[in-house]
Formats: sequence, C-alpha cells, structure tokens
Amino acid sequence: MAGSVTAGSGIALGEMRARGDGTRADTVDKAPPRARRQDNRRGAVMDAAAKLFAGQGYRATTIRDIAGAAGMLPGSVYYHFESKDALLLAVYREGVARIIARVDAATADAHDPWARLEAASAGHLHAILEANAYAQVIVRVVPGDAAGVAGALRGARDEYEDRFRRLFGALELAPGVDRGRLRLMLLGALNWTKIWYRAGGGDPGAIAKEFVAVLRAGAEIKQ
Amino acid sequence: MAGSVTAGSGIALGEMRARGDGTRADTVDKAPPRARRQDNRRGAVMDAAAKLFAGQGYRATTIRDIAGAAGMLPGSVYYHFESKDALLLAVYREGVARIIARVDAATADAHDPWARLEAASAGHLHAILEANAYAQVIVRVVPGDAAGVAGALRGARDEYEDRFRRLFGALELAPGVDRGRLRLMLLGALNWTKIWYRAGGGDPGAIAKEFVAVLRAGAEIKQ
DNA sequence: AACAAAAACAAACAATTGTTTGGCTAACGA
DNA sequence: TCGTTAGCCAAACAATTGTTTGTTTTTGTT
Repeated sequence: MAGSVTAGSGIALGEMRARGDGTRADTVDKAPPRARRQDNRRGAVMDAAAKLFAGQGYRATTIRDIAGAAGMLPGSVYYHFESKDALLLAVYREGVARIIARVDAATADAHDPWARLEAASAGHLHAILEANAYAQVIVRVVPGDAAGVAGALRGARDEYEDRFRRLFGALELAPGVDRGRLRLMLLGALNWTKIWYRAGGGDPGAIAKEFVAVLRAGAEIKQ
Repeated sequence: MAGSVTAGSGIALGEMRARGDGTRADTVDKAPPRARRQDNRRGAVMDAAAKLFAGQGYRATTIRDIAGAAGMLPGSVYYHFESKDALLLAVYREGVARIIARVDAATADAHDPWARLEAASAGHLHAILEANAYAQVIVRVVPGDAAGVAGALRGARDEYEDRFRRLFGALELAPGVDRGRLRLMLLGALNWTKIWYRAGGGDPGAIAKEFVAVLRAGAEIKQ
C-alpha cells in the first residue's frame, strides 16, 4: 500500500521534457500521443527521494543519493524532473495527497465530531510516524528549505490543514476557547512527535487518542 | 540583553587553537596565561551564526554567510571555531543556557505548580518566537543535521527539557493521565508555533497561557 | 525488420562548499 | 620601547554540489 507511485499519478512541475508538447491542433493526422512505457521509473525516483528527504532532510540529500537509491545515474534524474526543487514539490504533493486520503478514510465512518477528530489525528500520526515516507516529508521539510517552490509547498500544506480546520469547525466548544488556537495546538503536539517518537515506543493511535482526550476535557462545552 | 556573547562565556568545543594549552603542571615559572584581547570577535561570529541558523537552518547557512555577517573573511571563522559543527554546538549550548536562564527567572516568583508551568511556557515561547536567536536555534536545528555533534546537541536539549520534567512532576493530575505524554504534548504545541506564528500576530505570553489553560482543564485532578 | 520515441548512460561543467596555510598588523605585557 | 602573539587577512585547496550535454540502449508501433 505504501508502495511506489503509479506511473502517471499527479501532474508534476517538471513534467517530461522529452514530451515536448508540440501537439498543435492543426497538425492533424500526426502520430497519436504515444502511451507511456511500462517500466517508467519515475515512481522509483520519487520513492527514493521521499525516503531520503524524510530521513535526512532536503538539503542533506543529494541528487546522487537519490539516483543511487533508485538505481540510476545522477543525470538520469533530470529526465524525470526539471530540478531538485521540482522533485521535492512532486514528492511533497504526493505526500499531501496520501495523508489526505488516509485521514479522509479514517474519518469516513465516524459521525460524532470528537470521534472524527480522534480518528483523523490517529490517521495523521500513523502516516507521519510509520506508514508513509511521503507524509513524513511534510513534517520534516519546511517550505523555506526550497526557495524556488516555497509558495507551492505552503499551498499544498494549507490544502491539507483545511481538513482539520473543518473538523474543528464542527466541535462544540466552551465559550472563550479559540478554535484556531486549539487546532494549532493539536497539530503542533502531533507533528512534534517525530522528534521524540521512537518506533515501538507505544502505538501512534494511542498517543493521538490521549492528546484529543486532553483537548476535549479541556475545551469541550460543559453541560 | 539579547546582545552579543561575552568574550569568555562558555567552554566551546573548538576552543582557541592558538592557545595550544600546553600548560603542564611541571613547567613552572612560565608566562601566565595571557589575558584575552578586547577586540575579540568570537561573540560576533556566534551572534551572526545564531541569526542565520535560526533563520535558514544549519545546512543552508554557509561559513561565508556567517563570516560576511560578522564582518570578516571565511577563513577567520576558523580561528575561533574548529569546524562548522563545533560552531553550531557552541551556539546551541548558548541557546540552551539562555532559555534556561529565562525560564528559571520566569518561574522564580511563582509557587503554585500550574502557575509555574504557565510562567515557564510563556518564557519559553517568548524566547523562541521573539527575544533570542540563540533559543530559536534549538527548535530550528534538529540534532541529526550535524552528524558530528548530534549526541552533544541532544544532551544539551535534554538538559533543558529536564526543567519541564520537573515542572510537570509537581502537578497534581487526574489518575490515568501520563505525565510524560502531557509534557511532550505541551512542548510540541509550543515549539510548533514557530511554523505558524508571525510577529505581531498575538502575544506569545497569551498563547502560552491558552495552551496551559486547556491542558489544566483537561488533565488537572478534579476535586 | 525498421523506425522513432522513451529512458537511461557517460562524462563532464561551473559554482559552491568546508577548510587550510602562511603572512600581516595592531594590541598588550615587559 | 620592544618583542610576542592574538586576531584577522589573503588566497588558495580539494571535495561536493546541482545541472547539462551528447550518445547509447531499450521499447513499442508500424
């Protein structure tokens, strides 16, 4: 499930330079856009990059590291991606897509707002701690690390955080409790786990449950 | 107060190579250790490094950046520090020393455990958000960024976190609440503010107060 | 079988990196 | 006033960085 990216997933910034895209409407009767080859290793490059970015950070990871892990030469990476920044953006967006999918799936069969938040938090933690190198990139790489695509990275992250904005919007909170602050408090606590969490040291789901429980007991409206 | 480091403060790893330190006990009657000159700019190097490390991260900051900001040439930095890693360690330790001083001062005149925690949190946030570039390095730089001194960095950070360990030890919590988890939850929420906080967007002290209030309402023992 | 596109190789490029070396200069103790 | 040396400059070093270029191999289509 956490396997390689499917060959055509997502529209990356540095899309296929060989494609040229000179397909004009008036040049009829030309060869139809050739189907992609099956052994396209774009996914392998992204997988390797995701693992390395998540593990050592963006700047500490070199194109040679990535190429080596993907089993190709440094220059070959540039057939698939326009630049290192563009590769990061593609990985980052894939990470956002994956964690969104996971959180959406987790919240699907819960209706109580607090239960939904708990499920989402558990899914979030599981993704960034264990399951998914792509998701880990989101919390490891700070947008400022890649000046060229910083804005795009922030945009992608915001798209994800909107999920939590909506979840918090459904909560019934005691008067005087700031919804936005509460959200940032939880997300901060969750994301910081990557600093101290060590594999095998307690279930991510249990940690998320504990955090949400404290939040709920502290901010829910009493009746 | 947030000014430059005093010339002799702290024992850095890359201490004065020119010093030689060949002062053996049996070589009596030798010249006494010469006093430092007044125009030593070691502090200026650390100040510049702290600002840059805090702003762009460790790996994105070059020795040339630091030297330029300190008004000297790249090679001159190596008169004061053995390596870039050693410079980071010195800055990091200074950051720990400063934030410890601030938190200790903040908690000095409070006796109620929850009030002490609130004061400490406010001091912590103020340090990492506004006051002190050195303190910001602690939350910006992850120990793994500098492989050579990673252990030392973790040690320094642990020394600081002990302060909070002690503060949480004094709290009276509802049964079933994990003290350690609660600490990590608060520190995570506090440290993550550096991601979303923008200067002028609310008082750090108020944010800390809110976080602790939620924590207290959620985890304090009911009586 | 023949052709063209896709995907990779092989080898370099220029720029930047952390670091070293030797020499100059001004401050300080004598 | 004189010698020492702390503090910095000037200039380079070797290694690594992201990236480019031309060529070769592989693959799918006709």
